[in-house]
Amino acid sequence: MIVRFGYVAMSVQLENASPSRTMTMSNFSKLPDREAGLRRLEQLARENLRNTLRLLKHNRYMDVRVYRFSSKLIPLATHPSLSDWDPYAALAEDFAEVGAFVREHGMRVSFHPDHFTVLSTPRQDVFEKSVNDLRHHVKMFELMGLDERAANNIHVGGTYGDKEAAGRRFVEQFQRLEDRIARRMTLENDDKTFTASETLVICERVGVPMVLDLHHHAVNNPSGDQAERLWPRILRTWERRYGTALPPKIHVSSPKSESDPRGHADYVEAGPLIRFLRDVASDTPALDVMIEAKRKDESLFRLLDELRAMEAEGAPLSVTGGASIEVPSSV
DNA sequence: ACCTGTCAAGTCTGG
DNA sequence: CCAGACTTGACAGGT
Repeated sequence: MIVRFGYVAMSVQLENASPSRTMTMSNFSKLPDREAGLRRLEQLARENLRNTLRLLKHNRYMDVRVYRFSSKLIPLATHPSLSDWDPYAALAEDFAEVGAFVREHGMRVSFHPDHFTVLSTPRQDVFEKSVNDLRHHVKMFELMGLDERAANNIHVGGTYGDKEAAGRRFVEQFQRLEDRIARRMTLENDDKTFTASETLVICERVGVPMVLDLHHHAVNNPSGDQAERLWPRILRTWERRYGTALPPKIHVSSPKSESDPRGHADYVEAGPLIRFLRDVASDTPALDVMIEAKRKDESLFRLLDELRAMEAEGAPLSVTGGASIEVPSSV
Protein backbone atom coordinates (compact mmCIF):
# COMPACT_ATOMS: atom_id res chain seq x y z
CA MET A 1 0.00 0.00 0.00
CA ILE A 2 0.96 3.59 -0.61
CA VAL A 3 0.50 5.96 2.32
CA ARG A 4 0.81 9.70 1.69
CA PHE A 5 1.16 12.20 4.53
CA GLY A 6 -0.11 15.73 4.83
CA TYR A 7 -0.49 18.49 7.38
CA VAL A 8 -2.79 21.33 8.35
CA ALA A 9 -2.90 24.96 7.27
CA MET A 10 0.45 26.41 8.35
CA SER A 11 4.14 25.60 8.31
CA VAL A 12 6.50 26.07 11.23
CA GLN A 13 9.43 26.01 8.80
CA LEU A 14 8.33 28.66 6.35
CA GLU A 15 8.60 32.05 8.06
CA ASN A 16 5.97 34.77 7.88
CA ALA A 17 3.65 32.66 5.79
CA SER A 18 0.40 32.75 7.74
CA PRO A 19 -2.62 31.83 5.60
CA SER A 20 -4.92 33.06 8.38
CA ARG A 21 -4.27 36.75 8.88
CA THR A 22 -7.44 38.37 10.07
CA MET A 23 -9.28 41.36 11.47
CA THR A 24 -11.84 41.09 14.22
CA MET A 25 -15.31 42.53 13.80
CA SER A 26 -14.80 44.77 16.80
CA ASN A 27 -11.83 46.36 15.05
CA PHE A 28 -13.58 46.47 11.70
CA SER A 29 -16.46 48.32 13.36
CA LYS A 30 -14.09 50.98 14.65
CA LEU A 31 -12.93 51.89 11.15
CA PRO A 32 -14.27 55.25 9.96
CA ASP A 33 -14.64 54.13 6.32
CA ARG A 34 -16.54 50.86 5.81
CA GLU A 35 -15.62 50.56 2.12
CA ALA A 36 -11.95 51.03 2.93
CA GLY A 37 -12.36 48.38 5.62
CA LEU A 38 -13.76 45.92 3.08
CA ARG A 39 -10.83 46.62 0.76
CA ARG A 40 -8.51 45.96 3.72
CA LEU A 41 -10.22 42.61 4.35
CA GLU A 42 -9.77 41.72 0.68
CA GLN A 43 -6.13 42.72 0.92
CA LEU A 44 -5.66 40.44 3.93
CA ALA A 45 -7.36 37.63 2.01
CA ARG A 46 -5.06 38.21 -0.96
CA GLU A 47 -2.10 37.98 1.39
CA ASN A 48 -3.51 34.75 2.88
CA LEU A 49 -3.90 33.28 -0.61
CA ARG A 50 -0.39 34.34 -1.58
CA ASN A 51 0.94 32.66 1.54
CA THR A 52 -1.17 29.59 0.75
CA LEU A 53 0.55 29.43 -2.63
CA ARG A 54 3.93 29.76 -0.91
CA LEU A 55 2.95 26.89 1.38
CA LEU A 56 1.96 24.78 -1.61
CA LYS A 57 5.33 25.50 -3.23
CA HIS A 58 7.03 24.52 0.01
CA ASN A 59 4.94 21.32 -0.02
CA ARG A 60 5.95 20.68 -3.61
CA TYR A 61 9.61 21.16 -2.73
CA MET A 62 9.27 18.84 0.28
CA ASP A 63 7.27 16.37 -1.81
CA VAL A 64 4.13 16.74 0.35
CA ARG A 65 0.97 16.05 -1.66
CA VAL A 66 -1.74 16.25 1.00
CA TYR A 67 -2.73 19.54 2.58
CA ARG A 68 -5.62 21.16 4.43
CA PHE A 69 -6.27 24.82 3.70
CA SER A 70 -6.89 27.30 6.46
CA SER A 71 -10.60 28.01 6.87
CA LYS A 72 -9.75 31.64 7.57
CA LEU A 73 -8.50 32.60 4.11
CA ILE A 74 -11.02 35.42 3.89
CA PRO A 75 -11.40 37.26 7.20
CA LEU A 76 -15.01 37.77 8.32
CA ALA A 77 -16.20 36.10 5.11
CA THR A 78 -19.41 34.78 6.63
CA HIS A 79 -19.99 37.42 9.27
CA PRO A 80 -23.71 38.30 9.36
CA SER A 81 -23.10 42.05 9.40
CA LEU A 82 -21.11 41.80 6.14
CA SER A 83 -23.69 39.76 4.25
CA ASP A 84 -23.87 42.45 1.53
CA TRP A 85 -20.14 42.05 0.84
CA ASP A 86 -19.02 39.83 -2.03
CA PRO A 87 -15.30 39.20 -1.62
CA TYR A 88 -15.11 36.48 -4.26
CA ALA A 89 -15.02 38.56 -7.43
CA ALA A 90 -12.02 40.55 -6.23
CA LEU A 91 -10.16 37.36 -5.27
CA ALA A 92 -11.09 35.12 -8.19
CA GLU A 93 -7.67 35.30 -9.82
CA ASP A 94 -5.85 34.52 -6.59
CA PHE A 95 -8.06 31.50 -5.94
CA ALA A 96 -7.61 30.33 -9.53
CA GLU A 97 -3.84 30.52 -9.19
CA VAL A 98 -3.89 28.39 -6.04
CA GLY A 99 -6.21 25.86 -7.69
CA ALA A 100 -4.05 25.66 -10.81
CA PHE A 101 -1.01 24.81 -8.71
CA VAL A 102 -2.95 22.11 -6.84
CA ARG A 103 -4.09 20.53 -10.12
CA GLU A 104 -0.71 20.85 -11.79
CA HIS A 105 0.96 18.91 -9.00
CA GLY A 106 -1.83 16.43 -8.31
CA MET A 107 -2.26 17.47 -4.71
CA ARG A 108 -5.09 16.44 -2.45
CA VAL A 109 -6.59 19.37 -0.57
CA SER A 110 -9.43 19.91 1.87
CA PHE A 111 -11.02 22.35 4.27
CA HIS A 112 -12.13 21.69 7.82
CA PRO A 113 -14.84 24.24 8.62
CA ASP A 114 -14.52 24.71 12.37
CA HIS A 115 -16.82 23.18 14.95
CA PHE A 116 -19.32 26.03 14.83
CA THR A 117 -20.60 24.44 11.66
CA VAL A 118 -23.12 22.02 13.14
CA LEU A 119 -25.74 20.26 11.09
CA SER A 120 -27.15 18.41 14.11
CA THR A 121 -28.27 21.64 15.75
CA PRO A 122 -31.90 22.08 16.77
CA ARG A 123 -31.59 25.84 16.21
CA GLN A 124 -32.73 27.07 12.84
CA ASP A 125 -30.42 30.13 12.96
CA VAL A 126 -27.38 27.94 13.69
CA PHE A 127 -28.33 25.57 10.90
CA GLU A 128 -28.61 28.44 8.43
CA LYS A 129 -25.26 29.87 9.49
CA SER A 130 -23.73 26.43 9.12
CA VAL A 131 -25.09 26.08 5.60
CA ASN A 132 -23.73 29.54 4.79
CA ASP A 133 -20.32 28.55 6.06
CA LEU A 134 -20.32 25.33 4.03
CA ARG A 135 -21.44 27.24 0.96
CA HIS A 136 -18.54 29.64 1.52
CA HIS A 137 -16.04 26.77 1.60
CA VAL A 138 -17.56 25.18 -1.50
CA LYS A 139 -17.38 28.53 -3.28
CA MET A 140 -13.63 28.71 -2.59
CA PHE A 141 -13.11 25.23 -4.05
CA GLU A 142 -15.13 26.24 -7.09
CA LEU A 143 -13.09 29.41 -7.56
CA MET A 144 -9.99 27.24 -7.41
CA GLY A 145 -11.46 25.13 -10.19
CA LEU A 146 -11.09 21.93 -8.16
CA ASP A 147 -13.35 18.92 -8.64
CA GLU A 148 -15.31 17.10 -5.92
CA ARG A 149 -12.23 15.34 -4.62
CA ALA A 150 -11.60 18.63 -2.83
CA ALA A 151 -13.98 18.26 0.10
CA ASN A 152 -15.04 19.79 3.39
CA ASN A 153 -14.56 17.68 6.46
CA ILE A 154 -16.82 18.30 9.47
CA HIS A 155 -18.07 16.56 12.59
CA VAL A 156 -21.62 15.35 13.17
CA GLY A 157 -21.96 17.92 15.96
CA GLY A 158 -23.55 18.28 19.37
CA THR A 159 -25.89 15.77 21.02
CA TYR A 160 -28.07 18.11 23.12
CA GLY A 161 -28.74 15.41 25.68
CA ASP A 162 -30.20 13.00 23.13
CA LYS A 163 -27.69 11.55 20.71
CA GLU A 164 -30.24 9.47 18.81
CA ALA A 165 -32.41 12.50 18.12
CA ALA A 166 -29.36 14.61 17.20
CA GLY A 167 -28.20 11.94 14.75
CA ARG A 168 -31.64 11.77 13.14
CA ARG A 169 -31.71 15.57 12.92
CA PHE A 170 -28.29 15.58 11.25
CA VAL A 171 -29.53 13.16 8.59
CA GLU A 172 -32.75 15.09 8.04
CA GLN A 173 -30.94 18.43 7.80
CA PHE A 174 -28.14 17.03 5.65
CA GLN A 175 -30.75 15.99 3.11
CA ARG A 176 -31.82 19.61 2.78
CA LEU A 177 -28.34 20.67 1.57
CA GLU A 178 -27.67 21.60 -2.03
CA ASP A 179 -25.88 18.90 -4.03
CA ARG A 180 -22.81 21.03 -4.51
CA ILE A 181 -22.36 21.11 -0.72
CA ALA A 182 -23.41 17.53 -0.01
CA ARG A 183 -21.15 16.05 -2.69
CA ARG A 184 -18.08 17.75 -1.21
CA MET A 185 -18.44 16.57 2.33
CA THR A 186 -16.74 14.07 4.59
CA LEU A 187 -17.57 13.27 8.21
CA GLU A 188 -15.11 12.64 11.00
CA ASN A 189 -15.60 10.80 14.30
CA ASP A 190 -15.49 13.17 17.27
CA ASP A 191 -13.41 13.06 20.45
CA LYS A 192 -16.39 13.79 22.70
CA THR A 193 -19.69 13.11 21.00
CA PHE A 194 -20.26 10.90 17.94
CA THR A 195 -17.94 7.88 18.02
CA ALA A 196 -16.47 6.18 14.97
CA SER A 197 -19.24 3.59 14.72
CA GLU A 198 -21.96 6.20 15.30
CA THR A 199 -20.43 8.49 12.69
CA LEU A 200 -20.12 5.58 10.28
CA VAL A 201 -23.83 4.76 10.51
CA ILE A 202 -24.64 8.38 9.64
CA CYS A 203 -22.12 8.37 6.77
CA GLU A 204 -23.78 5.29 5.35
CA ARG A 205 -27.21 6.83 5.72
CA VAL A 206 -26.38 10.07 3.88
CA GLY A 207 -23.81 8.66 1.46
CA VAL A 208 -20.79 10.59 2.71
CA PRO A 209 -17.22 9.28 3.10
CA MET A 210 -15.92 8.87 6.64
CA VAL A 211 -12.59 10.21 7.82
CA LEU A 212 -11.41 7.98 10.65
CA ASP A 213 -9.51 9.92 13.31
CA LEU A 214 -7.37 7.37 15.15
CA HIS A 215 -6.76 9.64 18.14
CA HIS A 216 -10.45 10.47 18.56
CA HIS A 217 -11.28 6.80 18.24
CA ALA A 218 -8.79 6.01 21.02
CA VAL A 219 -10.30 8.57 23.42
CA ASN A 220 -13.97 8.21 22.49
CA ASN A 221 -14.90 4.59 22.07
CA PRO A 222 -16.95 3.52 25.10
CA SER A 223 -18.28 0.38 23.42
CA GLY A 224 -14.78 -0.75 22.51
CA ASP A 225 -15.33 -1.07 18.75
CA GLN A 226 -12.34 -2.49 16.91
CA ALA A 227 -11.10 -0.40 13.99
CA GLU A 228 -10.58 -3.67 12.08
CA ARG A 229 -14.29 -4.32 12.22
CA LEU A 230 -15.27 -0.82 11.05
CA TRP A 231 -12.65 -0.38 8.35
CA PRO A 232 -14.29 -2.38 5.50
CA ARG A 233 -17.47 -0.33 5.89
CA ILE A 234 -15.45 2.90 6.06
CA LEU A 235 -13.76 1.93 2.79
CA ARG A 236 -17.14 1.42 1.17
CA THR A 237 -18.20 4.98 2.09
CA TRP A 238 -15.23 6.22 0.06
CA GLU A 239 -15.81 3.88 -2.88
CA ARG A 240 -19.46 4.84 -3.03
CA ARG A 241 -18.60 8.52 -3.50
CA TYR A 242 -15.31 8.43 -5.39
CA GLY A 243 -14.83 4.92 -6.75
CA THR A 244 -11.08 4.49 -6.99
CA ALA A 245 -10.45 8.15 -7.85
CA LEU A 246 -9.61 9.13 -4.28
CA PRO A 247 -7.97 7.11 -1.49
CA PRO A 248 -9.60 7.07 1.95
CA LYS A 249 -8.19 9.52 4.46
CA ILE A 250 -7.47 9.17 8.15
CA HIS A 251 -6.35 11.65 10.81
CA VAL A 252 -3.48 10.95 13.14
CA SER A 253 -2.43 12.84 16.25
CA SER A 254 -1.06 12.00 19.66
CA PRO A 255 -2.36 12.88 23.13
CA LYS A 256 -0.86 16.03 24.59
CA SER A 257 -0.49 14.55 28.08
CA GLU A 258 -2.09 12.20 30.59
CA SER A 259 -3.99 15.10 32.11
CA ASP A 260 -5.13 16.28 28.68
CA PRO A 261 -5.43 13.12 26.60
CA ARG A 262 -7.64 14.77 24.00
CA GLY A 263 -5.30 17.67 23.29
CA HIS A 264 -2.87 17.52 20.40
CA ALA A 265 0.80 16.90 21.16
CA ASP A 266 3.65 18.71 19.40
CA TYR A 267 4.55 15.61 17.39
CA VAL A 268 2.98 12.28 16.50
CA GLU A 269 3.90 8.83 17.74
CA ALA A 270 4.66 6.37 14.96
CA GLY A 271 3.46 3.36 16.96
CA PRO A 272 -0.35 3.62 16.72
CA LEU A 273 -0.12 4.53 13.03
CA ILE A 274 2.14 1.59 12.23
CA ARG A 275 -0.17 -0.75 14.12
CA PHE A 276 -3.14 0.60 12.18
CA LEU A 277 -1.38 0.13 8.84
CA ARG A 278 -0.30 -3.38 9.78
CA ASP A 279 -3.42 -4.67 11.54
CA VAL A 280 -6.28 -2.76 9.95
CA ALA A 281 -5.42 -1.28 6.57
CA SER A 282 -2.78 -3.63 5.22
CA ASP A 283 -4.96 -4.63 2.26
CA THR A 284 -5.97 -1.08 1.42
CA PRO A 285 -4.05 -0.13 -1.73
CA ALA A 286 -3.78 3.60 -1.04
CA LEU A 287 -4.34 5.76 2.01
CA ASP A 288 -3.84 9.42 2.86
CA VAL A 289 -2.90 10.41 6.40
CA MET A 290 -3.46 13.89 7.76
CA ILE A 291 -1.03 14.66 10.56
CA GLU A 292 -2.58 16.92 13.20
CA ALA A 293 0.14 18.16 15.51
CA LYS A 294 1.17 21.45 17.04
CA ARG A 295 4.43 21.37 15.14
CA LYS A 296 2.55 21.04 11.84
CA ASP A 297 4.80 20.15 8.90
CA GLU A 298 7.81 19.62 11.15
CA SER A 299 6.00 16.74 12.87
CA LEU A 300 5.36 15.20 9.44
CA PHE A 301 9.04 15.38 8.49
CA ARG A 302 10.06 14.01 11.87
CA LEU A 303 7.66 11.10 11.42
CA LEU A 304 9.17 10.39 8.00
CA ASP A 305 12.64 10.42 9.56
CA GLU A 306 11.47 7.96 12.17
CA LEU A 307 9.98 5.72 9.49
CA ARG A 308 13.24 5.89 7.52
CA ALA A 309 15.08 4.74 10.63
CA MET A 310 12.64 1.87 11.04
CA GLU A 311 13.19 0.92 7.42
CA ALA A 312 16.95 0.91 8.01
CA GLU A 313 16.34 -1.42 10.98
CA GLY A 314 14.62 -3.83 8.64
CA ALA A 315 10.95 -2.92 9.18
CA PRO A 316 8.74 -3.98 6.25
CA LEU A 317 8.22 -0.55 4.76
CA SER A 318 10.00 1.84 2.46
CA VAL A 319 9.97 5.60 2.53
CA THR A 320 9.44 6.87 -1.01
CA GLY A 321 9.01 10.21 -2.73
CA GLY A 322 5.86 12.24 -2.25
CA ALA A 323 6.20 12.27 1.55
CA SER A 324 4.85 8.76 1.42
CA ILE A 325 5.70 5.22 2.40
CA GLU A 326 5.10 1.92 0.74
CA VAL A 327 4.02 -0.97 2.92
CA PRO A 328 3.83 -4.48 1.49
CA SER A 329 0.34 -5.95 1.51
CA SER A 330 -0.35 -8.78 3.94
CA VAL A 331 -1.86 -10.96 1.20
C1' DA B 1 11.09 41.57 21.83
C1' DC B 2 7.87 39.81 24.96
C1' DC B 3 3.63 39.28 27.72
C1' DT B 4 -1.42 39.49 28.66
C1' DG B 5 -5.87 39.99 27.27
C1' DT B 6 -9.26 39.75 23.51
C1' DC B 7 -11.61 37.93 19.60
C1' DA B 8 -14.59 34.77 16.74
C1' DA B 9 -17.93 30.74 16.91
C1' DG B 10 -21.64 27.02 19.28
C1' DT B 11 -22.06 23.70 22.83
C1' DC B 12 -21.85 22.15 27.29
C1' DT B 13 -21.31 22.48 32.31
C1' DG B 14 -21.85 24.56 36.74
C1' DG B 15 -24.21 27.51 39.59
C1' DC C 1 -31.24 31.24 32.81
C1' DC C 2 -26.73 33.04 32.59
C1' DA C 3 -21.78 33.07 32.98
C1' DG C 4 -17.68 30.74 31.98
C1' DA C 5 -14.84 26.91 29.78
C1' DC C 6 -13.45 24.98 25.77
C1' DT C 7 -10.10 25.78 21.30
C1' DT C 8 -6.82 28.20 18.26
C1' DG C 9 -4.03 31.57 15.69
C1' DA C 10 -3.77 36.16 15.38
C1' DC C 11 -4.34 40.89 16.82
C1' DA C 12 -3.94 44.90 20.12
C1' DG C 13 -2.01 47.22 23.73
C1' DG C 14 1.23 47.60 27.33
C1' DT C 15 5.92 47.20 29.06
